[in-house]
Amino acid sequence: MTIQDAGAARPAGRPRSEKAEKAILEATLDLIGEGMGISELSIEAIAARAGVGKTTIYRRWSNKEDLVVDALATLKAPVPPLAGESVRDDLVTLLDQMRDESGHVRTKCVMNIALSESDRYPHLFEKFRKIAIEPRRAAMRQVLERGMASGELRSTLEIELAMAILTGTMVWFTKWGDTSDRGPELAEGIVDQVLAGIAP
Amino acid sequence: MTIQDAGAARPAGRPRSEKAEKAILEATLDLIGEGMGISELSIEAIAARAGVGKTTIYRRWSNKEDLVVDALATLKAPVPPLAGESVRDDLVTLLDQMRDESGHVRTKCVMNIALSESDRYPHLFEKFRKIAIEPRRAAMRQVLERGMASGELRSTLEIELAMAILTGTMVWFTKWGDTSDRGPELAEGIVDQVLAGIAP
DNA sequence: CCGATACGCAACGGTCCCGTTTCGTAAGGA
DNA sequence: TCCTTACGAAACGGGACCGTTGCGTATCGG
Repeated sequence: MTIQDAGAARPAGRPRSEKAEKAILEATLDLIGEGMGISELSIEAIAARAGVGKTTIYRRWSNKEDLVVDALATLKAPVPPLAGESVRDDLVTLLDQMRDESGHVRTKCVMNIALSESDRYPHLFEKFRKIAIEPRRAAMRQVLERGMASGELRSTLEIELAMAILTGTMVWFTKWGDTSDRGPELAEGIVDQVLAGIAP
Repeated sequence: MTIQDAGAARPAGRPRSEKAEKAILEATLDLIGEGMGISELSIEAIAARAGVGKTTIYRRWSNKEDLVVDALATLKAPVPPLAGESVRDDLVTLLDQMRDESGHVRTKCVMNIALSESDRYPHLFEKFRKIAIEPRRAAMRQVLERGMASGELRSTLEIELAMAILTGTMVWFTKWGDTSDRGPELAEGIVDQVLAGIAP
């Protein structure tokens, strides 16, 4: 206090390694992406994968859940740019992005957590929903509302239901669908079918 | 061989306790239904829950996966009786059964396995798909085909896609949907929306 | 240079579960 | 009765992680 107290307010001693921190979060996401459940995730395994001592992890996070939360927080939800001309095309873009990402390791993190551990780690899931789910939901909701205003969609549409149909269907396909029909035309097929309905 | 070899061909010694076997399978399903993942499931915990010695389990199953397979095999997929008059009503019946079951413990077994461990235990998942998924799929497929023949549905309908839409949407709702709209009318809402399409 | 803190590493005692073995007892057939 | 197998319970040595501690070294501010 006598000398200076500039914004940084750096504590004495060697500063924590940002590289180590990054490696830890990276390793955590990698292990989750490889199909490891949260409960099987061990600090020792993370430390080994990150090339880091266990101490370095415990110094930063007091428990596993906090670490996983921070790791998930580094995941962005890259909502694709939407042309904004046709509601149908924008929906296809949104769904196709889901399909496209379903092959990525990081997306598997997301899916594994969301699908399996949502009720066992509610706090974690809540955090995760905010950063990964809500942005996409908001984008889709906006498109649907635009469609209702423009007349491209029924004005009486229940938005929540429509979102569940579109999202649920794509998730179902990426998880259990035949791998052969995973092309970009899958999103088109879903959207067109949902738009038109299956009744004649 | 010298004496008799009747159908039973009972081996010498005390016969295995059917009660113990049942208790083991029951305990296994209970633990899974309580949210325990396959990998966290321990033989010791199963034995304790079933009130049985570990020996009794190891005598019957050489590994955990075999035990879980047998446990899942005891789960029926009770396809509800379908009125068979209206395709729309039959689809509602099928979906509503999914919603109704989603609260049961045994159904949570099913969901937990299917959602989280499908790629980590493919052999197990395959067995499980046969006994729990396929019967429902077959029933729904039959209804859809009937609808296409009767003209209640488009004759050009892609059946796989339609099934994914209906099933995926209901699964999505049971897992993440607002609990307030979980009434029996949810199935009606989904089916009607999918039938009519969301476009005007 | 000095004090403080972080680093990677190795080791600790403790807990949980593994799969096996041993025990005394129970329940069938010959 | 005798033989065989199954039973529940307890104990075994072994392995994986836990969260903590101590070590020698590295990196900051003063």
